[in-house]
Amino acid sequence: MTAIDRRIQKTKKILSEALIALILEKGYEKVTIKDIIDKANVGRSTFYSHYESKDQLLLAGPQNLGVRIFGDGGPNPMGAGKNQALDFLPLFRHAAENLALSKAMIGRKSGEIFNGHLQSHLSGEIRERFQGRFGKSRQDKLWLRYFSTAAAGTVMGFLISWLEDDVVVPAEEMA
Amino acid sequence: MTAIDRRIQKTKKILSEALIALILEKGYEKVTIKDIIDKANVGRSTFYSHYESKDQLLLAGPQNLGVRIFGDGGPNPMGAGKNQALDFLPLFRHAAENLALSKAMIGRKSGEIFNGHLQSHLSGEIRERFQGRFGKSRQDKLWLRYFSTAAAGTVMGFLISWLEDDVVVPAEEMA
DNA sequence: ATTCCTAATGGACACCGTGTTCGATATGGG
DNA sequence: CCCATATCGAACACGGTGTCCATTAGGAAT
Repeated sequence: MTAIDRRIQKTKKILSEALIALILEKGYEKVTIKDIIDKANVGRSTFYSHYESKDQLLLAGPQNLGVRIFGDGGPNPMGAGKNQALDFLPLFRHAAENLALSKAMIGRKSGEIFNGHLQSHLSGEIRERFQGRFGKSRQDKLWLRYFSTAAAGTVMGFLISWLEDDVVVPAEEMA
Repeated sequence: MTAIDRRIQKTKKILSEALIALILEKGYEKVTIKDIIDKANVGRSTFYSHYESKDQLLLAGPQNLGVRIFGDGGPNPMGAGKNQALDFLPLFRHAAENLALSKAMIGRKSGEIFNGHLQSHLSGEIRERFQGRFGKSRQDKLWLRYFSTAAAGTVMGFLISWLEDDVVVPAEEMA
């Protein structure tokens, strides 16, 4: 039952950490692969033997970056169980706790990669919760899609402008 | 009185057109400066003597691309006058009319440059209309900001998912 | 402990896109 | 017509990406 080679685990971990550190330094956009492998003290070819790109490293999961920031698989990704009203408190709370990283990742200036990822994740999450309220017809399914991605857009909008300064209590934000 | 040199007008125009054509071919992201100048049949240095980058060409205005798609300065950027209820019909209608271009420009796969531009434009527009409904206090101004960017996010969300397929009548969409 | 397997190394390389420079050439404006 | 300047085009430096390969280091299995 040979577990996964420790060398692999080690370098993957160190690469992730290097990426996080670099994101905090200069923002995701400006991080280059050379930066990553330099900071991680890892050979170039080593990087490419694990990941194909910067983005893949970012979104590689689970347990990796993107996911680690706003839990995809945590016990409750965002509040309550399915088919419940949505509770975004955890999301905002989590963002507040990792303010620096969040600000570096989300918003206009940084890459759309993560924005897109978060958005589609939110959208899916929302769609799931609201399935019950829409019918089964082709039309209804369409509207469900529209509704969920629009709602995700709303949340993203709040999140972004809320991160740009950092003031009001997250609890209120959700109202 | 000396009008602007016709040579300049000519090359700027041809560059814009080349960019549009290329966006339709491969999407904004993948368009390279070489592509542009090749299609426009223009020297490399000529390009750089007018614009610093692809983005600048895209957003250069008024009269240029980004603006031309969803009018910034048109007679009514989106419905009615100030302090009126928002009417997004023109936006969706316009998007429908230039379906191909819109799809190439907006959404996850294409660059955030234009998305960001549209979003902040929408946000500003919305903020303007709703100023009256918020107080003057620091708090209220903050909420106005949150609200407007979230609302813009909503519209963007609708627009994006609506563009991905292309079915329902835009008029309904706005309800 | 020895052997086998595979990860990691690191340097060289080709490739591509960007942005700059400069002398030669054309083209429009006065 | 003449001058100013826009255009050309080719060369260049720069930086990031992704690949390759021979060599070395380090786990895993027996």
